[in-house]
Amino acid sequence: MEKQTITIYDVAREANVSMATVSRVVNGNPNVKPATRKKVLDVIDQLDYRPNAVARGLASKKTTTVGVIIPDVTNLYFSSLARGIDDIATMYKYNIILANSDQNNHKEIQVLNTLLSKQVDGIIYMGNNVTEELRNEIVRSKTPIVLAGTIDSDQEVGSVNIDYKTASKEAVEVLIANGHKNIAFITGSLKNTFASDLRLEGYKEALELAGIPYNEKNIFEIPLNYQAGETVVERVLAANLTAAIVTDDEVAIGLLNGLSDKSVKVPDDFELIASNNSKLTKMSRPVLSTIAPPLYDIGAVSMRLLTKIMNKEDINEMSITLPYKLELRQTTK
Amino acid sequence: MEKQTITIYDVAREANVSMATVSRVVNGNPNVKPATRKKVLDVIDQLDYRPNAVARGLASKKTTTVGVIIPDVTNLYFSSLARGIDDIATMYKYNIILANSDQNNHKEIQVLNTLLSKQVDGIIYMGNNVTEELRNEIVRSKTPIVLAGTIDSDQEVGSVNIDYKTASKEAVEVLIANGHKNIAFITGSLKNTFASDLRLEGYKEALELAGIPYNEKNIFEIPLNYQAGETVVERVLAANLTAAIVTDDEVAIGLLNGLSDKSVKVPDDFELIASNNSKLTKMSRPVLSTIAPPLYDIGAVSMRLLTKIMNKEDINEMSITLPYKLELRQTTK
DNA sequence: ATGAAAGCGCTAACAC
DNA sequence: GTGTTAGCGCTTTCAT
Repeated sequence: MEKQTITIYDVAREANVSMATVSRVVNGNPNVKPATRKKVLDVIDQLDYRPNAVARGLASKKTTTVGVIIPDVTNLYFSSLARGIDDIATMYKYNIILANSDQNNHKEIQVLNTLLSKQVDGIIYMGNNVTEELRNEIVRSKTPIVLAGTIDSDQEVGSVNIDYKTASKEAVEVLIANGHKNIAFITGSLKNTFASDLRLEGYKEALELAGIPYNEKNIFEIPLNYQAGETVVERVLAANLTAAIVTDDEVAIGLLNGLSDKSVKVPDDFELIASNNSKLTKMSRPVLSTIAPPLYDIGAVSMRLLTKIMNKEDINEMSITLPYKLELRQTTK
Repeated sequence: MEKQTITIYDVAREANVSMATVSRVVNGNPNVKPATRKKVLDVIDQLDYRPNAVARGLASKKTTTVGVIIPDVTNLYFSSLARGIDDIATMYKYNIILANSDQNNHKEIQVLNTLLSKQVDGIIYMGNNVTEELRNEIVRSKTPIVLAGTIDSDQEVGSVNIDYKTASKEAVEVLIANGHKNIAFITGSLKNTFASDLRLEGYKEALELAGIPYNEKNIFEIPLNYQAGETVVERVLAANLTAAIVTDDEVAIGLLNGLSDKSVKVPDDFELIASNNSKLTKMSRPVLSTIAPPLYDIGAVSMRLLTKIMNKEDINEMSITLPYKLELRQTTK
């Protein structure tokens, strides 16, 4: 015996109405007499009818699902955004197709294409940078998109961020105010890392304002993982640096632990500031000082913005900048 | 000008073949003459045709998407599984609809229903326990499901786990061997926490084998988050306990940090073992000893199992038990 | 307030 | 090897 799917047609027959009427009650269309509505609802209940979203999607050209491109779910920065995205999506009756991209341009294109073929109503992209090719594909598809925690020069597409440059500048200023002149800037590859150029600008600006010469040797481009943070310690120490601003939380914890392994006292002998305020930053000893972007909100606001675009609502500003905080905890004096 | 979607029909017309032929080449059906295949492929390229997966789903009754119910993407234990799931899903050309459930039974049912209405080909469930209601819904839907890192009494449904009981027992035995008699068992609510009963059994068994009387006061049911771990320290210390096995990594780090805040030396004065080996466990000082389930693999194998079920392949064993390790690092002697 | 009918873009017999 | 045709389950005019 095969699974016998019951359709809107079955409901219509049992309730002695037309498919159209059933469709109306299922979709909450007010143009139905309360009595018939009840009758239909009863039959739906009795038959245990469940609307087929695929058929609906084909007929209406709306799937109520959005695609989410994420570098890696396992990265707390991105998963925090993803949580905000999903919550708001759920609130607006959307589902999320999540796809890991590993920041790999090829995978991104591929993922984008399968999302488009699945007829997602919109896309939220998280990643470091939108390549030319990706942008073209997106534009051509005419599918609404918003970049969550991702900077793009194109002001036409939606995006939600904080002011990375100023945040970075302020963080460095704290370090300078605490007496440091030799401050490391630790990031992933400057070419491919999310907002690293803006952050670097902020770093430079702070130095300049303080009259401290910029030294390229103080910039460390390393892989963005915990291990790399632990490892870079030696180079940082060898360069006689006494403070650091770190663009990634895992790296920051790695650095912190590496420092303590070498008996360097934080914050007495070395100060550092992380950049994302993922929950990791609260799990170290000493507790990490950090720039604190509203992670969940960046995701939530992104999704909200996307719903507006999908609804063709008027939008004042496509590039939203959310406020951040500077959480000075125990890795700064 | 509206977005003019290009359909299989357009391609057929331009290539002077029938829709069926286009469908064949799109689906890699071998019954097409190479020459016509090329012709069709050229037209597809030229027209930039993209198959509509929704239409295909309606016609074929397969959506090549699976639903993934996750308590919280932001939890590294689950997101690690999710990563394994997505990778294998991608490998088998499936996409993932991810939905956060917050372990909330009501949300779970709701999520399950929307997944079913979206006609997912299968479901992967992560969570603490499958409630009666949830199980009924699942069974009724006849949609293939597998439980990833989730125990269920029902041996009919697919599931992938490690032997939590034995793992727990072995971990406790290590603690006992190191001279401890007063060992805390720290978990979430015993009623609702994933495998906590099995783990507790293992704990009891180890004590019994060592002739150590079981004391209910040594069981701590606390919320599963970092903060709760930090907080429980006081109670643990007050109870004169000298070691702990902790079912959650965040809690374990919290405990460890709380201990160090009270100047309790780990592992000299206190030993502890975490249970999940999420990447958190490597980020503490001292580095956490832990039971090490193959997180990624649990996800990957779950998805692989699901593909088999969806394909109606023969399956020897629905309940898969994967091997684990015991990683004794720095929080044990 | 309700119904009839066309069609969304594709797959899957079946025929040739 | 290729074409014809009938749906898949629903939404959406357009009538009434």
